[in-house]
Amino acid sequence: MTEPTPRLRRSRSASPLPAPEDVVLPGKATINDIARLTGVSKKTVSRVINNSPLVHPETREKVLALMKQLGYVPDPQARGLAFRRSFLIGLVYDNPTAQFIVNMQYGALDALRDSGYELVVHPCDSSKDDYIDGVRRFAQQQKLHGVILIPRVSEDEQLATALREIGVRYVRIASIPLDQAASMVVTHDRQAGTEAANYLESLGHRTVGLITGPRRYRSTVERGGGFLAGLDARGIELSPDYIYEGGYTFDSGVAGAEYLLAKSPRPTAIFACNDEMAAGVYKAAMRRGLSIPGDLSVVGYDDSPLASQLWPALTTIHSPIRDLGHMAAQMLLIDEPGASPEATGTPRTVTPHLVVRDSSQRPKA
Amino acid sequence: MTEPTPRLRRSRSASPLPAPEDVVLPGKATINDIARLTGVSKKTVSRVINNSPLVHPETREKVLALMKQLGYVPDPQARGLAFRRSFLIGLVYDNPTAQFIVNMQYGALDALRDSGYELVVHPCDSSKDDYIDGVRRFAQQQKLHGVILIPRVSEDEQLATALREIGVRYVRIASIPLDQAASMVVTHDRQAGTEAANYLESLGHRTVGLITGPRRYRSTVERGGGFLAGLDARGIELSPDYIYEGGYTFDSGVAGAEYLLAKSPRPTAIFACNDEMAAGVYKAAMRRGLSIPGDLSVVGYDDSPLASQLWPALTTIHSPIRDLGHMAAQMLLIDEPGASPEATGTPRTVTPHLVVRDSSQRPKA
DNA sequence: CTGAAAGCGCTTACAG
DNA sequence: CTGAAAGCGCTTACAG
Repeated sequence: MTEPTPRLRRSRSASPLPAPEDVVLPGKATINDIARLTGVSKKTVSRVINNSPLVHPETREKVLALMKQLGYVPDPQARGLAFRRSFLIGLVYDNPTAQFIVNMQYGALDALRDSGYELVVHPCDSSKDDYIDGVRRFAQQQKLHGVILIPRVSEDEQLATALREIGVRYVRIASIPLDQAASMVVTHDRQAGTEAANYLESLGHRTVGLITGPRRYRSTVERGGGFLAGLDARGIELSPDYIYEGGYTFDSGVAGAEYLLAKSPRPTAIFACNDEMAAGVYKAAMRRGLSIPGDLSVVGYDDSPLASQLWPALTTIHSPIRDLGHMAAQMLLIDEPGASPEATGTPRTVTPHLVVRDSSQRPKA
Repeated sequence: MTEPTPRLRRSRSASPLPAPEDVVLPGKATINDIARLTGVSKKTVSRVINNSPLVHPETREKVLALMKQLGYVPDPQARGLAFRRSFLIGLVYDNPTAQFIVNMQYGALDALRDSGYELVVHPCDSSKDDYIDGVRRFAQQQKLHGVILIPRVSEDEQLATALREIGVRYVRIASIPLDQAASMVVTHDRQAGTEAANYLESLGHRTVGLITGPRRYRSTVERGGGFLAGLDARGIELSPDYIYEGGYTFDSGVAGAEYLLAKSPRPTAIFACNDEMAAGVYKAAMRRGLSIPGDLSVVGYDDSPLASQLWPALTTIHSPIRDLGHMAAQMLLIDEPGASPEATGTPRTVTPHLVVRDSSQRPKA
């Protein structure tokens, strides 16, 4: 037995309790330190950690006070091992634009801040047929607490099924409800598409072109479909050859515009289903010597930074991507002790809206 | 004692060994299953997992075979708890462009693929003075295996010191060597800046403007400094009022170009220290009715997607960001048993290079 | 409302 | 080259 050191360090005797300001622990404190120094069992400390109601208020206070004083934070690995799941949220996506990914990450992190959860990113290639295996292994090995699925992987029913089978929670972000409400964040792309149509019609455009995303994307159906429905409702019929199926890429926007601008009569306005393709429309128009918005109005979709960096600044649909990420992550934390009360009541729906800038005006007479 | 079930499931008897194809384990196999079914101790299995040389080749083979057959993967949480560190790599950054972040993530993930490590993202606000605390808590609580630091947080000596103090490994990506070689990935921005200068001079430009990033960024000093040095070496002296300190943002590019284009004589070329600012130059030039490259040559830096989406396509410096991320993550894994042999020999240096597109030409006579 | 025992799936000494 | 014991920091039954 050595003499007690002047400052108490993990002393073996449980009593008497040291004056709090005398406590110095080497390295990080553990649940054992809290239990010992506070005179309760580690199970009780555990109850406090996990917000169990079965703790006497005074006990709770005492424990919380010491945890705060020592800067104690439970070890997520140890908790994870015992819980048989981790405190990690996975973000799974295929290949959206950089801005989309980053905003989604920021949104998710907004919700995760100070929650004890961290965000693990997992891009994948959904064109490979073993990509589901990859996601499954990722989720299973890391024992993820939950997964956020972004279009287009969010639209893959097989992925959702695989995740359900291994018991991993997920939230899917998509433009229509594909799953039970508790696992969906829905963005009303259709409505936004219609808003674009209404806007162009109200300006007086009668001959318009549409550049969509790939047919297999749900967002294509919604954005494009909403746009067509909007025109239709206002008595404008858009002939199929004024529709071009793009790939959500800049180059496909150029190609689409080149196709549409060669038509006769030439459209006075083009709605591109994302901003990158709209930028492509700019290029094609400029090459042809057409001025925007003088000769051609252009409306995009996303409101990425690109939209305000083009010249003229792009009229576009603002999609609150960061909010989507926030909501999705929040839903994954709902059953947590510390979950914000609003979380449950938060609407799982988001409606993008039109932002008018300088790329659109009335058509020339 | 119950009768042995037809299919062996965690049987209590260690012998005789079951025919491998008869083994069915509920849920995930553990080190105990491997040990029992293979007839060795779990310590030996552990040695195999950790690539210890102290295992008889035959034993190793036998163990590896069973692990493969059962699809056994050691639980990172349990390993982490015992190792006192996790298998997570943190990516810490302040606020670079979306494209930069995403490329960096892809690069890091390229190196982490199938390594058992995962990437946890941690954006932060380095303008707040408690941001270092945040990073420290993040690294400490998650017991990160290592951290990748991106400009501009990579340039913060206090952050590096804090990390060193708590014993967390890091790799800093920066434009000059700020630390010991093992924790640095250096991108030769200075050289690239000089290349831009040489190029413009060789085209015949004599009156040029420079839009830099914020003075406090190391990259500003390097890119801008290299550019000035390059001009100087070719006998062109750039007066200080042809230098504008921007903020790496689109708007500051607009402002910088407006400032420079109002000067007399008007510069025939502008070098902007990133693509976003170069896009701003486009806007300002177009507003003034100046054509690019007819009236003004523009050179950017980064080679982001934006560069090829502008019209005309932007001449710029290509920065291999994804490679930087790859190298940084690789360095963090170097001491791993499974680390690729090249890892150690990989050069920690990267040199960006000029990509000539359509925004630059000889000045008008 | 509280606690003692056993366990999550691994690894570190230590011993041979 | 191999293994039995103890432990990493928590939680789940179970008991009171």
